[in-house]
Amino acid sequence: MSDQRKLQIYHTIKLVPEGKVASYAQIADLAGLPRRARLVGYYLKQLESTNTIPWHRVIKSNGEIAFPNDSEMAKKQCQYLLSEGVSVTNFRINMKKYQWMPEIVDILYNLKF
DNA sequence: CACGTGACATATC
DNA sequence: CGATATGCCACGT
Repeated sequence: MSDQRKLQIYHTIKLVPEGKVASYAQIADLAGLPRRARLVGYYLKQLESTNTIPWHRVIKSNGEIAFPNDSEMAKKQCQYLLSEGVSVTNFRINMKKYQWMPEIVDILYNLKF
C-alpha cells in the first residue's frame, strides 16, 4: 500500500539531525522515491499536531521555506529553525551551510571496496 | 475518464 | 536574480 511509502518518508525525515535541513527532493531520494518531492509535501500535509517528526527541517531545494511568507506556519518554521541554530534570513536558509549530508552516503561509499 | 491542484524540482534563457 | 517551461504524481471533483 502507499502506507509503506508514507512510513518510509516519515522515517527518513526523522533522521535529519537538529541544526540541519534537507530538501523535499533529498528526502524523497533517500526514501527510495526519486523525483517525487511533491509526494513528500503531500504526506507532510497529513501530519497530526501530535507528531514528533521534525517537519520544520524540510525545505525547498533552493533554500526557501515552502509556506507563503505571510503565513503563520512559515513564521513557526523559522522560529523552530532559529531555536536550533539554523540561521534564517527572509524565509531563506543557506543550504551550503546547513544541508544535511546523511552518514549513509559515507557508509555506502566505504562498502564499494 | 478528464482536469485541476499542490508543504516540489530542474533546465534554459 | 527572475521568468518560463516541463516533469512529476496522488487526490479530489
